[in-house]
Amino acid sequence: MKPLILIVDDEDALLEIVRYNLERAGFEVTTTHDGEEALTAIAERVPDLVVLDWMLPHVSGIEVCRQIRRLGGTQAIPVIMLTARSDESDKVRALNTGADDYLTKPFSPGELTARIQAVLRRTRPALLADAVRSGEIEMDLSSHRVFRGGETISLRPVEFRLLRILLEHPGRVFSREQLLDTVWDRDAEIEPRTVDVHVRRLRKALNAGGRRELIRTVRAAGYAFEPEGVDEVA
Amino acid sequence: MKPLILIVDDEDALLEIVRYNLERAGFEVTTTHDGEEALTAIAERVPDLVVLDWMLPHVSGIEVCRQIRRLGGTQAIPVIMLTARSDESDKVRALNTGADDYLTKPFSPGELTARIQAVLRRTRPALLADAVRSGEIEMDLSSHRVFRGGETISLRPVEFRLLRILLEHPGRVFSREQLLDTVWDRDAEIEPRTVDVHVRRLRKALNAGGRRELIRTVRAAGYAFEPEGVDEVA
DNA sequence: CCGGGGTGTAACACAACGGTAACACCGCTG
DNA sequence: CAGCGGTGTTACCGTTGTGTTACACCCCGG
Repeated sequence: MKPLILIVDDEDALLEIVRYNLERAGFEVTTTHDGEEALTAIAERVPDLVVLDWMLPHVSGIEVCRQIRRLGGTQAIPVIMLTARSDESDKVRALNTGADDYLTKPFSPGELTARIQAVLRRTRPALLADAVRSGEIEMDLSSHRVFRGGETISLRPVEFRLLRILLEHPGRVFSREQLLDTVWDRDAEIEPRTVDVHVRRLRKALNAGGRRELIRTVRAAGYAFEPEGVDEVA
Repeated sequence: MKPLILIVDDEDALLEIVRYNLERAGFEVTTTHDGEEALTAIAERVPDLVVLDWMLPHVSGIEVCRQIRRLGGTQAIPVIMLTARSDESDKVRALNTGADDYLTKPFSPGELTARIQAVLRRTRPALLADAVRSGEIEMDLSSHRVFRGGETISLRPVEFRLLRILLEHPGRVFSREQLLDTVWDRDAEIEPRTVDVHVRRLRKALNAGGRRELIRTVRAAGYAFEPEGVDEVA
């Protein structure tokens, strides 16, 4: 389950850039344009972290932050504030209000991602301890590293995502279409046979040095990850 | 224990097509024509997933989605939205409202089925617990494996589908024509005798090692699966 | 006990499917 | 702008699966 981040800002452009980057970094993202919407959104589904613009229409960021701290069940939500200027007094006020961190505009999307991860690591380490493991394969999602029995395996981005899907459901057979849907962008129109090619590349990387095959081909059905290795001989 | 799907759309034609396909895919289906009916239906019996048209009379799809998310006991129901155009902003809004996936009209029934399964797999894996069992035979549909008394049986695609049909209705006799209709593509023109050949191949695989026959031949009628084995002597 | 529809079986041709390598392209970076 | 790594597509090939057919066999009724 991806951590859910709520971004509150009145600039659509900023929202979209940030959304794009956070989703790429493995977060789920909701956005609202002002403080009221934000509180409604929080009431509907409590996010794991809130990014709040300081200057908001109707209700100020600070006020929203206070509300969050006051409501039941939401006091513990980490908040990161976005301020327009690097004024020291703003920083102090932000942190006094209960914000966990702050960032001055303009900032790079990567910077925000980094701060979010830092805050979450401090407050909810479990959320980021993103590792998938099955059999002798271990994937560390945050550092994007893959190990087979301790040894590092280097994978390209597509192979990484592909392995992740397979690994998350050991034994389950995925059709090429399912894989295209989950590993690739929806509405990306890719040839089903392309999946084969990536499976091959993934296998090549995983089995380097003549190790046991871990990906089972199911004729006319698809591919599956087998933690214990694929039966070779009949 | 079929998963219950609620479809909300004002077009009867669409409802019927979708219903037909979903029922064939093993779902139970309820339909309503507008948002109010939908909420009533949900109150009466909570479905496992809702498919919502974006444009509905009286209450919009988005609003229905919000209501669902607000009510007690229904927040977790996955929702798939149907939108008329492939407008990016609609997609964003749909997902923001709490939809789990979306589909742009027109779509093929198979596409919807696939998305429903994908969403359920993600949110309620247990619902799709794909296993068919009868007597000493067990088929795990998700991993595409077949066991007889614990031992793995390897089957080819056609044999797999054939066994599945027989297994799902133990004791029932299927004519060659029925089997051709269900196991093969609808408009595939196959010789009825071909069924015999596949039954033989299936038997051979199932009975490897001199085990009891499980498929009964009914003269002038067809074949049936017998969980307890076929009586050899009269 | 003979005959005929119905089924079991093996053999064969070919169609389908997946593995693989080669290539073109694209976006980056130096 | 050349080089490079990553990605998607395609074509080829071997393997495996599938449909058809021919023939043997069996059961059952005349």
